[in-house]
Amino acid sequence: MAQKPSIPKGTRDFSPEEVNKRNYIFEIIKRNFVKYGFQPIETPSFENYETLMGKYGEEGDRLIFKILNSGDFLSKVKDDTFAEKDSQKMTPQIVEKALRYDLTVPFARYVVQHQNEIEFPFKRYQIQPVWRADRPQKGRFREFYQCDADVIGSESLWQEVELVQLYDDVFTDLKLGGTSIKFNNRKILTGMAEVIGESDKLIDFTVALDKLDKIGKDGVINEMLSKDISQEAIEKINPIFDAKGDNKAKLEVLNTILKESTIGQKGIEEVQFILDTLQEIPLQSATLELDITLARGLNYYTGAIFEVAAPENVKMGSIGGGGRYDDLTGIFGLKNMSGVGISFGLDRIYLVLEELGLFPTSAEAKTKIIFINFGEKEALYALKAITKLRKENISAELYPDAAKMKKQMNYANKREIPFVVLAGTSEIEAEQFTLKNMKTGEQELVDFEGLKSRILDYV
RNA sequence: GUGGUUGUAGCUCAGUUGGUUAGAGCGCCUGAUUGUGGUUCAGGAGGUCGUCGGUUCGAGACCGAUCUUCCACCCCA
Repeated sequence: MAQKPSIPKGTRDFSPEEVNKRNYIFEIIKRNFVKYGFQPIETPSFENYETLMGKYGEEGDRLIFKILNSGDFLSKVKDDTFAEKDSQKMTPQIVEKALRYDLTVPFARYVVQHQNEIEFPFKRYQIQPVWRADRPQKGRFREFYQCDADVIGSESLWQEVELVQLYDDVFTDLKLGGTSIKFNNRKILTGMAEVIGESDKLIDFTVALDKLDKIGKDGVINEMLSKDISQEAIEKINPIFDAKGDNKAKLEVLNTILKESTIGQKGIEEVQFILDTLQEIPLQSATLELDITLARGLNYYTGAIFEVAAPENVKMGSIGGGGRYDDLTGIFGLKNMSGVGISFGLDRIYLVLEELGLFPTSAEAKTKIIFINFGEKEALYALKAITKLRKENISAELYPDAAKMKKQMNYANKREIPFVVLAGTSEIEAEQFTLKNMKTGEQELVDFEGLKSRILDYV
């Protein structure tokens, strides 16, 4: 090899084994999406630059992969822009497409564009890769899959309840116990900012608050101070730093702090509703935890916010997230469309399942039987049997070349194919097959029905 | 975007203060065994030491740049 080929930073190739395991997760998620009445859509991998920019905050804009225009794009740049050598200023003049950053904004665009064909409330699911120009690290890639389910066109809180159930159903099916669905409400955070008189610094406030369990109370206070949030303001919400215990205890703290805030009270009501309902219909394997410091960066959320934490013994960022956004389609010109949705981070779920050894062996769909190729006549005899086996939905193969026996056996062994058929002149004459069980090494002479039943018994 | 870290055979890794022809295990290929794999034995192939440049009589080793790996920050699935 002159030069070893490679793939871009933060991207991966997937081996057959890995794809099988990924499909296992995809299928469980998809099955549950369908079970809850969501319908699939797909959108292009790249959107117009303008569609994506400004929807994810400043940080998000930086992480969007931009696609350079085709042709002699530099000649179209204005001379003064060119002379300035300012990449940010030049970008809009040389870029008009970008890879999608998530599935929610493309979905909003889709809804606006197809509003006349859509029956609202519209429940859609979407499983596609997204791209971020981030620096890779544990559980973080530049290309990864999101599995989203959103409902748009209804303000009903029953949707929030159902989405929590959906999370629980998926993690239960994956046998992934111990996940924690953390939730909060943006109205509560807005209320807090309002009560302390720092409404204009809502984003800075929530971003700092979100780090409580990571950098501690002092760390959060320092960050807030550095963002010009006053000492008195921080004092006022001091109780939330120490709010511990169950959901009920936390709600009490909130009730005290947000007494004066209409929006804050609304948030508490919403949280209360979700908690009360799920008290009546308990979850199976996940726990629902009110986390009053949970903020999430995306600034389009307006109501409920969700984030799913992997089981405690696994070091991994969130494996899912979501929330309510009252005005996502507003930026594309469709007002009064409230939506709520959740997302599963497939690649992180994969890492968690791998670490905990939770992939079933059946996640590896394999060939069950392979026929040794002894030559033209024998191969035809074999292929006739294989054709019939495949009609029975049994994965069967013919070794394509009349290679040495040793080589063919070796191939079967390496591929972990459980049965090998040897059918030469004598078997053909007797309309039989020599079936070898690769695990035990035993061989027996059987007819076609015998072949079929041995394999079906094995599975 | 900031800081650190990694790169030697297909894989996992040795390689002494800079000194002949860069090693091991596993894997791979061939044969023992032309209708029997996984075990055993014998033999064999495979490396511009990530890349480019510099220091030196001499660089896998030292220096610089760059790419890549992993990790932390920022942010996030």
